[in-house]
Amino acid sequence: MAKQPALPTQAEDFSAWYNELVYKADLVDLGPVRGAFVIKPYGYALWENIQRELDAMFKAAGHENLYFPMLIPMSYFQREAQHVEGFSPELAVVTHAGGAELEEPLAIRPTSETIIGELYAKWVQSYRDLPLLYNQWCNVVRWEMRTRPFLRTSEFLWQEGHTAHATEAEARAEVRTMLDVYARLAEEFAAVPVIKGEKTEGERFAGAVETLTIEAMMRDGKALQSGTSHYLGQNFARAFDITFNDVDNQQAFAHTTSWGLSTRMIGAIIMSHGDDQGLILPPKLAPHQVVVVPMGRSNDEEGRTRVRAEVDRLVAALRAAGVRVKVDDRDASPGAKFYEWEQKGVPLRVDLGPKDLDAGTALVKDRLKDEKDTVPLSGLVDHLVAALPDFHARLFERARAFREARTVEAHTWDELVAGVEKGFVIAAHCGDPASEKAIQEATKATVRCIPLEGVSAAGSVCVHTGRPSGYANKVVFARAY
RNA sequence: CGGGGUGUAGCGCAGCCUGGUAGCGCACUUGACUGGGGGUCAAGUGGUCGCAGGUUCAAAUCCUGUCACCCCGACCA
Repeated sequence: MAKQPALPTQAEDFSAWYNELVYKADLVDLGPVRGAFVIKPYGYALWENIQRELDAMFKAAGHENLYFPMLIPMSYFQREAQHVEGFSPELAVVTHAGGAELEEPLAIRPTSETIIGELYAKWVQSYRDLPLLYNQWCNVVRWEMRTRPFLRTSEFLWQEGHTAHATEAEARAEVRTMLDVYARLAEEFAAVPVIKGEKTEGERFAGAVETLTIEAMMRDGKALQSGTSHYLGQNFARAFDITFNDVDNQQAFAHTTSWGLSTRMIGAIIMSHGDDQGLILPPKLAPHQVVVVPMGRSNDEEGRTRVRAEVDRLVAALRAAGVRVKVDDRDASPGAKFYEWEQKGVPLRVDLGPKDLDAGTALVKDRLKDEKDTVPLSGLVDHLVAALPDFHARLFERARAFREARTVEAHTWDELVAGVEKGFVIAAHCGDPASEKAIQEATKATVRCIPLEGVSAAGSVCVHTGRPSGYANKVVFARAY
């Protein structure tokens, strides 16, 4: 096998690096329809692992899964003014079915607030029916102008949680709780450090009163919104008549929330950790945590047999220890396998051949290190089991340090302009949407969020208008995906 | 929706200007040698040149139309 053309480097063209890597690492393939990508097994396995971890956290927080239909009567979108304005441009609509034109066109869900609102109205009569704490795993379709694998696709997979509560305080608490769940998934599983914050008015979800977000920094310094949690107030309750009798037999509108995390998280993982050699996957979500490459010459049947026996023992022990391990026993050259698994971002690789057996050791290659470690066979399983959480910690710290190094606090306009070229800028802002827009036009950067735990803006003036800060904390400016 | 580009083997491309047997690299198949960082040699498989018209003795190539996709912007998880 000859050398493949190298991946473009991140430094020369980050975008090309990403676009080529998702194909080379076998995560996706192009579908026949624009912007609709096939998620291949290696990419889908990542999603399955994300699903498994998130789903467990949802359930631990008291939620149940259910499923709503994908087709939504068009008229439902008209009921909430902000919502229809936000979503109608990107709706895909079914106008024909069963060989005839439909009386009312059906939208393919871009998100399910409307159809769920309609049904929640039916399910809620009394305060005793609340809260409703439901989630669904599904696909949605948004006809975006421009698409990129995982980051923005015509159809994507996600989960959408929809809850209804008797009080505002309870609903707002739910929104925070679920944001924390997303932050945990990002940091403790994906090793992606995130900033938790609130969206400004202009960046809010269509129809929401408050939108909370987790924002991560990609390796080109740009921000990626990786999960959102919305307090919808009583907007959708009013639009869909979700009312109930409270303890005092007074009729009241419910307070609803919605929160979603999509396959975009896979893009966040790729762009937070990947390097010029390819992917680097976080061990807790990686389809294969350890790949074993057996060595041995084809004419050395005895050596191969010994290696195979040792590999079988190793794999059994690792599986018993809960490690996801794959043996690459394909008939290909070892070098080709090394490059492939490195590009696919497998955290740890074990090379094992007759020479190693004679020495009683194995070679362990760590995706974050340049050199291989020689590890005694007797302690190999323990070494690998311990190396995985350590790998996670180093990966997270690497991403955190990268973000810190590219985050500056700006006190002047010039500092803001210079800062967003490299990464995040912390600065005070007056909160005027017109100023936000002007900043975007001048710098291509937007307010990513007002951090929940951030730098106090008390006494600070807006970096753009010089007016007093409109928020308690300084905001995060960045260019975004 | 604006700007740019591309449709030729599974992938990446050349050929088109100047019409005349459809080519190269990788991948794939078979065999031998090889095997600790993208192996070598040899022999092979695979194409209605995006689609529809037109010009011509003859079209991947020229003309007209059309469709699709990709990339860069504005909009969005």
